[in-house]
Amino acid sequence: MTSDAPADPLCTGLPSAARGGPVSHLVSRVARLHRIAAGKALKEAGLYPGQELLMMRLWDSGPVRQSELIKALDVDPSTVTKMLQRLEQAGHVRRCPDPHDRRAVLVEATDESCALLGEVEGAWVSLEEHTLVGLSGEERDELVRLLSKVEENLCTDTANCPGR
Amino acid sequence: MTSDAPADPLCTGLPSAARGGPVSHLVSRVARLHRIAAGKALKEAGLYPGQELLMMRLWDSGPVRQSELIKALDVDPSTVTKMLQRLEQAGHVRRCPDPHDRRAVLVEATDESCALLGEVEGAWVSLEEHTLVGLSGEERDELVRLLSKVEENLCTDTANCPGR
DNA sequence: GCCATTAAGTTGGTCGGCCAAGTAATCCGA
DNA sequence: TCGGATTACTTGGCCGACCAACTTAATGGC
Repeated sequence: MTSDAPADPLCTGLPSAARGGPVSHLVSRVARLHRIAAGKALKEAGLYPGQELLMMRLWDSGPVRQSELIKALDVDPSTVTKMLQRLEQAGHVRRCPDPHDRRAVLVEATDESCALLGEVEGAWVSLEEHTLVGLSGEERDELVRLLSKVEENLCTDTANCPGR
Repeated sequence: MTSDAPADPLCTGLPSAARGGPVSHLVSRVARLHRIAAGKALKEAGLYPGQELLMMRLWDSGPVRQSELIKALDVDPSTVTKMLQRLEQAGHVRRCPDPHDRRAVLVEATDESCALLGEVEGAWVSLEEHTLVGLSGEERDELVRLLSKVEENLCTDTANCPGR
């Protein structure tokens, strides 16, 4: 406290206008922290958070059309395009035109990338564990249940969900 | 996997390498959907998701140093710099040098921006409600409790949390 | 008083992610 | 058969968010 009282600093809790949305606030915050943690866990695999999910799909499926990937990840097509460009340049992914449909592109994980599978899997396990430290089995189940409900709610927004 | 069979498309569930991290998967997904919903809710206020939290702090506190804002939002300084540049250009924010410390910058919400307060507050309330449709009061409390625990876990990562 | 430290912001670059708009190929109905 | 949907991507632009490196200003020990 100095001379002329420099105005109360920002209170450490929620901003008052956010009082009406404590869960929203938590979701943003948790998501950001989680992403940072994911980034650290994936760093040594040479992947950025987000890319691992794309690679996982690829590892599961083998060569697949880009449109399938887009549907599975449920993200914007342009996002996938750009991610793939980077992943290709990094040597994690190979792309070639689909002979049966000249519009389409077939995507495939490279052999080298497959070596990362175990590493990434491990990163996810430890990320998950780190996220859930101190939560009992029931609590974890409950969290999954509640988040799934929330997911469903957010899906039925103004119609922008995958298959549903 | 048969030779020429069109290959099973990506299964609709979790990628197998992500089985070890169901919560992580849900967190990413929920966060993204939530952000999209927030974007829609904030659109007519002329704000992008993320900016509203900064503005809320500003509306709460009055003129404040940028460093306080950084601490309160717990976000990278450069992120705040860029957000403020955009918010300033949009007329939501005013910045001036701190007379007491020539390194520092004082930030303040403009009068026009204050007109948005109610709108943003409402957007948050309806976003929250939309997020939590179908959850009972107890479930909501439980979700907050569990997410708070997760938040704390993710904070104690490799030391990168606000005050704690 | 002076110089090394630390604090406060900024710049530049990278990523995921969105949207809007555009191109190219396939499909489908008249 | 032919021309209007529809599908499949791509490009460009913008935003939040991170990190690394840099400048400028205040501080603290000697």
